[in-house]
Amino acid sequence: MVEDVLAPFRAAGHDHGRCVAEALAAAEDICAAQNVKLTDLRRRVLELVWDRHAPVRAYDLLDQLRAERRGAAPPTVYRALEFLLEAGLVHRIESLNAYIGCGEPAASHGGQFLICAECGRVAELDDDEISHRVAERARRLGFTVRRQTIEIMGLCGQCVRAAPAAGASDAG
Amino acid sequence: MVEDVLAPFRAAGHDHGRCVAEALAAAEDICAAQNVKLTDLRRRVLELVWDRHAPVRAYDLLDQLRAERRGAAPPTVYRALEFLLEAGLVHRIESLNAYIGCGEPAASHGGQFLICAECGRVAELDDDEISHRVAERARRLGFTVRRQTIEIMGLCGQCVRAAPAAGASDAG
DNA sequence: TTCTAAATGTAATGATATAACGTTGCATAC
DNA sequence: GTATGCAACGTTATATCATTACATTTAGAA
Repeated sequence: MVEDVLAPFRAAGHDHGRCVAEALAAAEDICAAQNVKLTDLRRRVLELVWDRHAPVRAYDLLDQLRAERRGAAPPTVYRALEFLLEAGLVHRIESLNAYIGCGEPAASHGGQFLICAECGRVAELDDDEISHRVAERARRLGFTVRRQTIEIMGLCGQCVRAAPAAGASDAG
Repeated sequence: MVEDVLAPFRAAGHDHGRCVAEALAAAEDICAAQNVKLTDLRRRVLELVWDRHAPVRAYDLLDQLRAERRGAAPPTVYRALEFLLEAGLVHRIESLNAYIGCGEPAASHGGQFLICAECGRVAELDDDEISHRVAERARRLGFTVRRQTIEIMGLCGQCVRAAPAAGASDAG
């Protein structure tokens, strides 16, 4: 059975406006619960991050902000991103120097990401078995885990089928 | 029983000169086997990477190269690093924008890294159970894995003991 | 020797991120 | 209401990381 975590890889067909609206509404709740302020600027940056539904670079956000507010500069966007990261509302994809909305902002953090090298879309997993296995392995070595960065680069199902020779070795 | 993968976290006590020499000798063999050229420059960059036995930044390498050859510039070091990455002799630590010598250059690639936030040292795991679990999870979602980036930030045993309140919540 | 391709030199620039300090605006005490 | 303090944001500059583009050198084959 296909799991709903595939949703990011079906992004083309979904009701994206609603998906963004839901993310923003959830963000309001989470910030209220954490007693931190989701200002207009921060909300707008979060919205821009979700608009793409794919990893977005800080300077892309900056270009969009500049079009709508005078004086937007790198700190404008980096400060907003820092806040959103702290609040667990976005993730940073280290291997892309890019940012993406968190699909499970209420849940456990430091998720795992499947990144399609072809279409650029990302699926966020939250596989406890993987994180527990990593944590257990670390613990046995006396290592205290603070943050797990797990980023898997490859091809999503759609892109594999579109270009079967490029990266897959299996029949189908 | 403590496993030898802890070696990186015991770096202060080991025979580092020998460890570097072994890494260089292994690199010679691997390049010969792959029929690629480990030039003086590439060998020297690999040696500089190993000298620190911790993640090293490209511009640190560049500073060291500039001290010993005229005309060293960013492409000098990035080209050497690209070659070494291709040959599987170094890894890039995405979350640090830094590079580290590969502890298992002959073996399977895309290892997992435990990075101590305090002392900066890194242990390279090659836990097949983790990578297989990740691969299996991806496969079930129709995703074809090309490269796994798994970087765990935290505190090594030594640093936890040195500063018990800073990051650990357990008694001891 | 001549040719070729790979490796390296060289200058410039692009891309990502932070430092440092000033200004604004809001909440609270008085 | 107005002083105070602090968080958010504005603004300028700069640090850090990486690539493009083209010239020159070098190693090895023809």
